[in-house]
Amino acid sequence: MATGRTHRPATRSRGIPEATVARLPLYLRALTALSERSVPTVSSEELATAAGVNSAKLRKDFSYLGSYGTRGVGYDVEYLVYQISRELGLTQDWPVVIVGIGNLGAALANYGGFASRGFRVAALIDADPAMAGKPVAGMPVQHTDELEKIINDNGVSIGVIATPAGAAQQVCERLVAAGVTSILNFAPTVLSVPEGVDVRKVDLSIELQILAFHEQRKAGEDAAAEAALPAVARDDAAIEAAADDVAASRKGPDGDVPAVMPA
Amino acid sequence: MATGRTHRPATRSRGIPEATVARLPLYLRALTALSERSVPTVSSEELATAAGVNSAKLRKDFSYLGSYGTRGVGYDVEYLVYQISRELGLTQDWPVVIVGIGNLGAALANYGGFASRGFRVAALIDADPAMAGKPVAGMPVQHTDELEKIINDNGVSIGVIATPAGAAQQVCERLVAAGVTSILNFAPTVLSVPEGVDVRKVDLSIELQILAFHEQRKAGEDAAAEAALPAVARDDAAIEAAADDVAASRKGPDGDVPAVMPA
DNA sequence: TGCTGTGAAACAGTTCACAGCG
DNA sequence: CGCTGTGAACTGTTTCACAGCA
Repeated sequence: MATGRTHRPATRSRGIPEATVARLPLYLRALTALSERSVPTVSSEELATAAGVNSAKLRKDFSYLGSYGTRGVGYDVEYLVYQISRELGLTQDWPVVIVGIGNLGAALANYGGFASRGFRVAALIDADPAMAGKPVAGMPVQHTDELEKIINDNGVSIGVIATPAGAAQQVCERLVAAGVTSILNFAPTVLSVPEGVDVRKVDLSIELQILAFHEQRKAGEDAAAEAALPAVARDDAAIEAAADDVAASRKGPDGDVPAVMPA
Repeated sequence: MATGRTHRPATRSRGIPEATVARLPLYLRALTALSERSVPTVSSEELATAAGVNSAKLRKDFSYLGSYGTRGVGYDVEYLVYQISRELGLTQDWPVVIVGIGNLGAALANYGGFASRGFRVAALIDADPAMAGKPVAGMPVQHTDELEKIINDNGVSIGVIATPAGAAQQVCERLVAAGVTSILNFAPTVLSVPEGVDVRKVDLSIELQILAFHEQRKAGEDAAAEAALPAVARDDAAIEAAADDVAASRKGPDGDVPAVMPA
């Protein structure tokens, strides 16, 4: 996912699978909603539906945390909220800095969900001197020169990069050098970081491309179904059967690139 | 990931694994950069480094697309760009609508990478009548009332939801009813969609929580390493050996919750 | 009885390691 | 010789199905 070690190294630490960790926030959100409606207990089935997963997966996930349910009844909402929060480290306060206060950075700064769960925006940082001092989300933007000082003074260990792609790696290095060990990267670049630093990336354009892939496939299937075209390149049966031929014939360093589309 | 079917159903279509699809955009970006620098060929090793993956994985990924490389040489950059673009469906034009033109929606509208690869913002839609007509990213915001008409007139099949959480499900339903079959959801909600509609979600708060989890763990490890505590729960050997005991002892609806950290 | 917790099976994804081609 | 392409081993994840507890 990222350049360095995104997932924990060999160590495997304590045995909560990464896939489970990625779902805990989902459960937490659903539980928080239930908690606000003062629902006392919830079954794996109900909670799973609310979180958009299936109940077996949810139960398995929870089993990694311990046995927090009651057979024949379900889970105590408040108790689970606490346990998951603790597991995720949300019972403590995480100061974060946002670097790059353009459209996106401003959007992030204004994002409410940020503050809600243990995260606190410690500073907004931008390289543009004209931005310095300007208030965004009720907070003055600070200049990049202050970066190291800010990180240190606030004990920041999580940084959010919302700069243009060109600046991201450099900002990343300064963050890491200053002591940041977790980075959320919104810039469309692969960041390279030293061992021990976690990077997660959020990339709009990648998400769209994945959707386009599936969308194209749907269109292909529809066409095949409706028009009953003969041997479209996406046709399953044809591909399966001719896999080797395709592999062989598809070769060629340039010349024989199919006109535009496999027609 | 989403409520409905995020991954394709049983069909499995043609055999490109989902994990591979998710990496194709990464390769494409790296290749595009090489292409701009007029690099003619690239080895799996080089390209893998640029994309932030390992070379075996990259070769395996490409093997699903066909045999596009030359042994002893590497891959032809232009040719691969074309093949991956085609595979992702980026050789065609994808009109998208963005619904919810707040901070985030505006950021997305202004995001350049959007337009670059086959995606075209067909319309910006917002429920606030005061927004209607206001230009954002050189484009007038249109009112939600127009949603169905816009989708239809432009043949939009991909929608981006950047509304507040409360409005997301409703917007989603209108999009789907109007013919949208792929949705990129930025609202912190689980969307439920009918069979056949793909949803991908981007959720800042979830990403931060995952980082916090790892961050917390690091802090725990540091403490363990520095203080050289005896039988830390993080010790691999101990875990492996006592896995069952741990599972058993972890029980208890409240009382014996370990103090603060696995110490 | 109704639910959780969990082994065991099935599946998906990654890594290894090397055969084979240019 | 250097690199791709890929079976085979492995690791991680999901699903199944049911034993066992409240």
